[in-house]
Amino acid sequence: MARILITSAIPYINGIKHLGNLVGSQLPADLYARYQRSRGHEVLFLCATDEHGTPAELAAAKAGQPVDEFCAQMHAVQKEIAEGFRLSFDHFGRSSSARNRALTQHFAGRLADNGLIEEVSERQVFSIDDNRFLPDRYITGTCPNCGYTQARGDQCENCTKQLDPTDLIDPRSAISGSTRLEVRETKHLFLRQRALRDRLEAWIDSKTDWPVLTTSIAKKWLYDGDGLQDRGITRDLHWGVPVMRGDRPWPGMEGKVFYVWFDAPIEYIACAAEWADAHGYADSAWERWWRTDKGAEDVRYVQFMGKDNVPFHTLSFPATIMGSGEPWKLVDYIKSFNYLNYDGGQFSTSQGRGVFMDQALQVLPADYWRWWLLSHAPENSDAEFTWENFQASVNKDLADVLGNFVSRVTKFAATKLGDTVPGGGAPGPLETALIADLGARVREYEALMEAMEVRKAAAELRGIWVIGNEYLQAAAPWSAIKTDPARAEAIVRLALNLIRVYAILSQPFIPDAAQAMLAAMGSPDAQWPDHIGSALTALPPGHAFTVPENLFRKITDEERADWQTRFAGVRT
RNA sequence: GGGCCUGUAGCUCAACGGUCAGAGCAGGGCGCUCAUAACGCCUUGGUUGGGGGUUCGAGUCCCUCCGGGCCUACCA
Repeated sequence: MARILITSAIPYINGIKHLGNLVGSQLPADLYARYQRSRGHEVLFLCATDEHGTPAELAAAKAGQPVDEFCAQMHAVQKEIAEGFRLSFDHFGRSSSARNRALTQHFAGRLADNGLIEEVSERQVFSIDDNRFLPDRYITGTCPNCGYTQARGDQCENCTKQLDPTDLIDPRSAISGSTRLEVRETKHLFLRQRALRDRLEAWIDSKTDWPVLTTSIAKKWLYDGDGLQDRGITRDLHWGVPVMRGDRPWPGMEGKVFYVWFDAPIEYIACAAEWADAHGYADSAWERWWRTDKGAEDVRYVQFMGKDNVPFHTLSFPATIMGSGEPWKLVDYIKSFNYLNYDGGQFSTSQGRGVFMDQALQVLPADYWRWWLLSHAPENSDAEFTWENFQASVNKDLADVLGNFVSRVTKFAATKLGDTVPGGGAPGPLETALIADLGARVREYEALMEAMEVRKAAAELRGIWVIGNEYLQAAAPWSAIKTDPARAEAIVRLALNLIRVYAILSQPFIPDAAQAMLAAMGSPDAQWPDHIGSALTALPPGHAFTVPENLFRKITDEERADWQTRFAGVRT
């Protein structure tokens, strides 16, 4: 039995995430976690909300709430939605937790002790009316290059020219519109990533099995221009982890907080501690997942994230861990995803474009979305969600291929042979062939799941469902029952067992339907079918089963058209 | 500007440099009647974005052009 630590990129707190966010990290992470658990491995699957930073402060202000209350409320909302999607986190933590505060300060102290922190004085724009320093992109003005009046302080979106906020003509705060801006001196801490560059490079180079998307982004940052840059890890904000050197004050840094991208990855560790706290476990319980000197040397750590998160997970966070000089677990595998687009454009949280997680669940149960999203995961390139494709895939794959299979088997069995597994007949050549075919396919499915080939695994699973229908067609119990009832009983016995096996195999993708199938088969036992032949005799003659409600309903053309219209515009 | 990814059948996607470029859906034909008008079998359909090159052999490697997307370090 292996021990597998799984983390999903932690969603930002400032709103409900859209389906693109979901499929890029939490959902495939859940797929993997569920699969590894069902294979009998010990899994710790962690996620949390990422709560610090300027956008959180602004979102709270907009909602008219203190930022801590806002975050607490949004955390609860995201937690509930995650449960709605059946995301099986062992713990859903908060980057604002006391555990993360202490760990973040601890890491900063260790880095400083090891000479990897540099204090740098910078000049930044301060908005007098907002009473805050403004990140470059929160300053707008007229582009000196093209005259565009809505240019941001980091880059003009119109002519794409890179800008410095002081380049802007008539600069103003993007938050309040105030023009009372001034440049002020401020001191910040920088993580000396340059000093760790060679170690990071060697480490990245050793990861030859990582997805191209992951390593190419990492190498771009390692080699681009002057190479890896030192990174500021503090900000002049009110909401965040206060800058401390371990448990001691940091002279000159009073009133400042750590940069959200410094504390957010540390939450992966802190979340494990939160998990232990929530269950009343000792520190050793979480340390055996994270400290290689305390039992984590045999842990395999896998991270899931969208491509925009890759630099922080391949460079910044590893630099933090390496630089600490302490035996923390480094990630073993990074599965990264491209973006999911929505009907010809991008999903957009800020513009409210696309389908958001709460809306999705109002329209259809989790399994429908899980199946479509995972079977179309943007692994090799950006993918696109359209309602036509969603309707076609869900109706065909779930309702027709799987749902109808369960329906036709259970209804035939119950109607013709009673409400228990029939005992007559014996397996023949068709059954032998099915078992051989299924066995080979399950082994392939296992290999794809192990490799996190999400789309291919979904296709293989679908193929596994299909052979059930092929078998029924060939065996034709509806004919056999007229001439050779014992033969029909043998067919039905196998088909009912097939439903149970399908439930187990399908559970990572569609957990609710899988549960319904197991319940209908009266089978609390969900042992992975290591041996197909014996797995297909798990339900013995005389075992009671029930006919379940249809597992999946079809999406009608009217519904599709309605949803298309409803989600075409901007979220209100 | 630089970097990376991407372009394959009407649609969504596969194909360690090596049979005739495959699969699902959609389309066409046949079969079945247990089932959610579901299922099964057969089948139409591609000058692999254009052009050049390397190679015994290129969807795959190189050059170039065209199109789409992402990143570019102070949003997270």
